[in-house]
Amino acid sequence: MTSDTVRVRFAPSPTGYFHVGGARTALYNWLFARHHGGKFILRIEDTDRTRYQPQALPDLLEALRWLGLCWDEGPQVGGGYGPYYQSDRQELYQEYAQQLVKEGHAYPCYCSPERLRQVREEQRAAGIPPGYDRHCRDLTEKEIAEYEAQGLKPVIRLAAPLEGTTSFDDLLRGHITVNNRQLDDMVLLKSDGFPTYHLANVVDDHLMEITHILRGEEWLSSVPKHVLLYDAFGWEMPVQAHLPTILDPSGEGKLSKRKKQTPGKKEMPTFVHEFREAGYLPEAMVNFLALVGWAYDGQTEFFTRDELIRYFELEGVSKSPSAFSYDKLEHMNAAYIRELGQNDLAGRLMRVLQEEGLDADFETVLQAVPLIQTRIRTLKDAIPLLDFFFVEEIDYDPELLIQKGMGAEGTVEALKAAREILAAMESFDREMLEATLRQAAKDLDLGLGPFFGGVRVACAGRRVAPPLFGMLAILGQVTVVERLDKAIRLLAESA
RNA sequence: GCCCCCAUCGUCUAGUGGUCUAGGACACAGCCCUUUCAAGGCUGCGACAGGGAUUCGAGUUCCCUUGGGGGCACCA
Repeated sequence: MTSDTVRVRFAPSPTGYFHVGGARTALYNWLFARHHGGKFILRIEDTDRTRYQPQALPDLLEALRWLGLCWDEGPQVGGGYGPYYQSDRQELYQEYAQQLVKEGHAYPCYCSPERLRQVREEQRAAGIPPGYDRHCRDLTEKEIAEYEAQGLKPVIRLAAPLEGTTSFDDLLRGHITVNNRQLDDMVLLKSDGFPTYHLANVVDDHLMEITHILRGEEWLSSVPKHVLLYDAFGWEMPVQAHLPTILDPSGEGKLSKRKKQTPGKKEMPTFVHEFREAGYLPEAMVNFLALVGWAYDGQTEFFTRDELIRYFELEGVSKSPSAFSYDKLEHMNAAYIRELGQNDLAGRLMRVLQEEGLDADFETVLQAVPLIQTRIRTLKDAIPLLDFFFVEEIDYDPELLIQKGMGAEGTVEALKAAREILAAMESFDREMLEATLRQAAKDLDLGLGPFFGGVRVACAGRRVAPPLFGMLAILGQVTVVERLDKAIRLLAESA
C-alpha cells in the first residue's frame, strides 16, 4: 500500500455521550492514519431518528478535541467527500437502494413490524435461529401494486444468497467464512426512507474512498452481509480489522454495558467527559487507551503522542478482549501529573478549583504545586489538599486535633506552645519554620508526629495535608496564628 | 438455541519451536526513607485453562473439550 492513500474513518452514531470504548476506536484509527500519513475522517451516522440525542454531537466533538484526535475531514472542517452527516446524504442511499432493486439484488418488503416480531417469536419457540422468513422476497408486480394501493411503505431488503458460503479476510483475525444460511435478508432502507447502518456504511465507505475499516469487534458478524453488498454493487471492500472489545474491570461483559451502580463501590467514569471532569489528563488518557489492546514491546509503557504515531501498528493489536483497569489509568495519570511543569499543573488546577467554587489565586496554587505534585493521582485529588488555602474559616471536627498518646489536654498544651513560638517568628519561610518547629519539638520533648500533627489539623482542618512547613509558609503567619487560636479554643470548649 | 471470534500472573501484556527454572507494568504484601499522606528505592506473591496429536523438542503448530466475549432489529 502506498502511504499517501490511507483513508480511515471514525463513524459514531450520536445516540448518547461519547464512551471510552469509542475513544479507543477513534484513537486507533487516528494513530493508524497518522502513522501512514493518511487521512482520518469523521462521519456522523445519524440515521436513527428514534435514538438521536442532541447533546451527543457536541459532546463527541469536544471529547475528540480534548483528546487531541483532530480529524482531517468531517463536521466543522469539511472536506472533498462530504457531506459528512448521513442525514444529509439520504437521496444517495435511496438511489443506491433502488439500483439494487432494479438489478435484482434487493426487493421491497411490506411486512409489518408486528408480523416480524411474531415470526421471530415463533422461530425462537421452535428453537430455530431467528431471522426474516423472506415472505416478500418473491412478490409479484400485482402483489406489490396491491400493497402500494393500501398505502403501505415498504422497506428495502437485500436478497441474500440461500446457499453457499461468504468469506472475507480480517487483518487481525485472518480468513473468516460463514455459511450463507446464517445470513438473512437484511433491511437496507427503512420505511421512513432512512438507510440502515449496513447500507449507509457501505455506500459511504465506498464513496469516501475509505481504505481501511478499523472498528469494534461487535461488527465482525455483520461483515459477511457487507461483503454481499459490496459484491452486489461491484465495489472493492476496504481492508477490515476488528478491534477487541473493552471489558468491564471485572472482566465480565463489555465496559459499555456495565451497570453504572456497583453496590458499595464508587462509581467509575465511562464517558470521556466524565474522565475529564474526574481530573484525568488527556495525554494520560491517550497513552492508557492506546495500551488497552495494543502493546509495543511489552516493556515500554509511556509514550509521547509522536512515539505512539511512530510505533503504532495493527500487528501489535491484540485479538482478545481486554479489561479496563482504572488502577492502571490512575497510576499513569499520576505519572503524567508528576511530569508536568509547575506552571502547567498550576494552570490546570486553577480550573478544577474554580469549578469547585473555590476562590483560588494562581500565585498560591503555584507555590503549593511542589507540595502536592507527587500526592495526587487525578487533578481532583488536589481539592482536599488545597481547599483550606482559599477559605476564611476552616470547618472540622475538633476531635481530629487530638493526637495519639497526648490526650486533649496534652494537645492543647502543645498547640499553645506552637502558637507562641510561631507568633514570635520574624521570618516565616519554609526553612525557618522547619528549623524552629523541629527545635521546639525537641525543647518540649514531644514526638514529631503528634506535635506536627496537631498543628497540621489546626491549620488545614484535616489529618492528611501537604507537608507542614511549606503549607504554613503559604498560609502565612497571620492565618496560622488565627487558626491555632481557634483550634485551642475549640478543644478547650469540647473538653 | 444458532453463528462468529478469542484463550500466558487477579488485571494489561512480552513471547511467533530450543536462549522460558516464562520477562515487564498495575494491583497486592513486606522492608527502607519519613511530620501526615504520597512519591522514591529494594524484596516478595503470582500465569502458559484441560486433554490429545505433530516434533528430537511446544506457551509457541493442529484437533477436541471447557471457559470467556460478540452477534442473531425498520439500533448503530
